[in-house]
Amino acid sequence: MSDLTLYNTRTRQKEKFQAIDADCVKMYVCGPTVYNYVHIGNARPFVAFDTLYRVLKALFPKVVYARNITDIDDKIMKAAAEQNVAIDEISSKFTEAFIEDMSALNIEQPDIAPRATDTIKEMLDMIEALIAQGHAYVAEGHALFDVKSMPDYGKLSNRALEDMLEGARVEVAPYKKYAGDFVLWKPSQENEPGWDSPWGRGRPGWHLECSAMIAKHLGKSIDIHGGGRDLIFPHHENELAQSQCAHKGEAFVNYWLHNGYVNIDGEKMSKSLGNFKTVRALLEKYRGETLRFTLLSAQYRSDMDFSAESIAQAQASLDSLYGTLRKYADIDVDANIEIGSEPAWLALLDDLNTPLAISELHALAKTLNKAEGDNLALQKAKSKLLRIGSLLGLLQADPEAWFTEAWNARANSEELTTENIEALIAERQQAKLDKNYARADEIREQLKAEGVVLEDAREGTSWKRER
RNA sequence: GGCGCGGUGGCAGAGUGGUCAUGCAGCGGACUGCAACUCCGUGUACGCCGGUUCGAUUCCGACCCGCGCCUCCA
Repeated sequence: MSDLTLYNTRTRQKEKFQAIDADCVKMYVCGPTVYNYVHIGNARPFVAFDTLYRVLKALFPKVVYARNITDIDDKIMKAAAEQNVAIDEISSKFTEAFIEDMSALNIEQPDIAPRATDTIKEMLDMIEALIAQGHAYVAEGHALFDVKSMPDYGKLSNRALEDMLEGARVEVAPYKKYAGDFVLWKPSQENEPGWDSPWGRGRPGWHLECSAMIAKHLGKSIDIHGGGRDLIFPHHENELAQSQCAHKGEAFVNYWLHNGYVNIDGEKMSKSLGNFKTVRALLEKYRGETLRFTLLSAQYRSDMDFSAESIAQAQASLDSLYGTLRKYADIDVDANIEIGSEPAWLALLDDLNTPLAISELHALAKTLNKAEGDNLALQKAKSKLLRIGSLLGLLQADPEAWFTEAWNARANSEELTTENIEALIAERQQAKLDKNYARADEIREQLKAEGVVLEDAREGTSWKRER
């Protein structure tokens, strides 16, 4: 089996992946802050790293994947205040929605999904350790990380401290010893959520929870840490600083992985542009698997454009692949098929080259379509197609259902039930036998107008819904 | 100002020092009662200018253009 290669932000190059412990690989990905529905840009890292999780599980006997839920944060507090509801109400509502959205995108549950509010004690312990070792200080109810106490600070994001401060857009709080210092703990007002601490009642700073959760659930050193590119600085830089300093310099993360942005119709998603696309809204119009395919159609590190056009292309590709699987529905599958030398597998091992892997899915489908009669070849190609598909989180649905199930609200709301469609198809079949082609064509046209396309074959007529 | 990313055919998107990406769309053909599916064929694509080279989209240098981060962010 070949080697997995990953682009490491820390070293700014592709590296061969070597696990700290080949018996148990540890991976952490920054999860959502649950104050709103996740948008398609949030979903990209979850899809990309879910794919990596699947590949890792194919390579190693055990993989522990943790993805947190940030359920205490000023954005949640703001949303709660605006809607005049309890903070828990916001965080539990959107946590639930998040889990549903992830499931719709065929994203597997991580092994651990820790919540920030369950990790407060570990955070406090970490702050105490940092203070004890001279890496943090207390000022006006805040605990702050002293970035000048860490010589390597800025190395992950490749920045010099002074350069960062020059472009700073935020005013420096007066209690900071140095402008670059960041908050570990901040005081809460009476009406704000808070926990008691040696420095007064307060709540954690943004970066601390990830450090504490990793230490608690995965250990001091982990193999892989992933997230969006925008997290490199300050979030991951600060996480790294906290963890490494709290653990006396022990290496924190070996491979830092970051995905590129999702743009909408060529523009960055932003609320002011009004082009914010939540997964939830997209799911009303498109299937989760189609959205997942769209996200995987570009390599995870590059920026990508998300548009009606790119979704339509994904849909067309999936229809083509499922069409092949439908055609060969009765061919047996060997679940243990060897794929070690398959181009698609090698593509995935090369820093998750999903677009290349997808092109190989098409090649396998073509092999299937051309292998007519050769049962062994059919079985092998289909098994490989499904196996590679499963690594990508694609093609695992029932092919017949893919085409016929009324998967969106529009199809559901119509009279066009599967029974009605099939009754019309039966009527058309009889019309054809009677050589009443006028009636047969009329039925075809009528169904087409309703978004149902018929495909005649020697074995009978199959059909699909187009919307 | 600092750091970084990218410009590939109509669109999306891989890749490579010299014969092929792939998908969608288009065109021609086979198949089909019609159609769809599928198959076969089909495109002077690599931002611009130099350099290295027998040969550059690929390596080197300059330039142009677009984008991101610099303490809210996937």
